[in-house]
Amino acid sequence: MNSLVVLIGPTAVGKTDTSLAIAKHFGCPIISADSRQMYKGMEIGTAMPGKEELSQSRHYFVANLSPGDYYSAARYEAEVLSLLEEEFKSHPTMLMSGGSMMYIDAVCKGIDDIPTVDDETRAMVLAKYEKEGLEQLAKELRLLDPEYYNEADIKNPKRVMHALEICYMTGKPYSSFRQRTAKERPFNIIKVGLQRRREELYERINRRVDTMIEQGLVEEVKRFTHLKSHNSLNTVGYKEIFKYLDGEWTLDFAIEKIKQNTRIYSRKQTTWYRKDEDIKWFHPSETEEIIRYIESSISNK
RNA sequence: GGUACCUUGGAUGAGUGGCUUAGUCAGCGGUCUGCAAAACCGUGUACGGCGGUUCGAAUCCGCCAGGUACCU
Repeated sequence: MNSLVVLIGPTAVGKTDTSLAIAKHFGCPIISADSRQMYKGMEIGTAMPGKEELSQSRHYFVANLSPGDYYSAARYEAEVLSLLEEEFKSHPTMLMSGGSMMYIDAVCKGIDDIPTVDDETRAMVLAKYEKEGLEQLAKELRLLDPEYYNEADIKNPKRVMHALEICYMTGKPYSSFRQRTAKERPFNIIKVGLQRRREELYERINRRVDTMIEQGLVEEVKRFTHLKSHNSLNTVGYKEIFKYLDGEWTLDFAIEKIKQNTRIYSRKQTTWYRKDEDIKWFHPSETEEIIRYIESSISNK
């Protein structure tokens, strides 16, 4: 059976180098699972693999979107699945690498088949939220979908709005679409996690942010001023520089906040990893061991 | 040397006698099925020191220490 190796790890842990080593060993392309490196022009702020690295292996889902494009985990699932089907013909072992856990879970476990919300409904619900407030939306959700209302994170505007969008658009309760069962995949999944001691990771984060500034992060962000409100730019490294450009923060303060928010982000990622018991953990320096582990996992299946 | 003001949890900052000791940020923990590097949730008994007044003080009084401003 074919195998998909999934390389996971918090931001700045060193996934790129390890992914190149694995890809080289198996002679396979790399499927990036990073929700921000997908956007063109955000090379510096998202620590996208550089030209040199990109030339070593074929990379998918890197700089393939514009920051204004709509995207979602469900689309990612569908696109990766069809790509895998194609690639497995010539590469029995494939590699996916990245830190966006929702995207990774979408590929590994699947996402329920919920209709994509059209632009009109999206705009309508957003306007309603801005005009009437979260509580009013929650009230409506309680009427339209009491089941979801009872289990949902009712204080989270994004969740409430999405549920309502589905209710309005389909005329059916959001919960009726939620199967919440993991899908079977026609390939093995081998999860490899990269981790470092927290202080070590934080040092790397701090250093990486300084490097980004030296490389011209401020200039990169400036080019996106007109797209500031898009979610793709609501990202660590960009939102802080926007505050600097707006004169709200000094550059030094913005840099400190980027470091801090990146640290927070790395912790959030770690929280997600904790509940996934399928991940086998390594230090990034253990390339040999990682490859040996993957080899043995493949032959055992 | 004199006068005035200030001193609250890692940071900031309310609270001027009791009604469980605000809030924000960070830190730490968590949620996660459609923009997820997003969004949201949980978690902190601190009041400069000593003594006094009082049934009761972070809150009033005195002294001490540290700080700020002005005066000689």
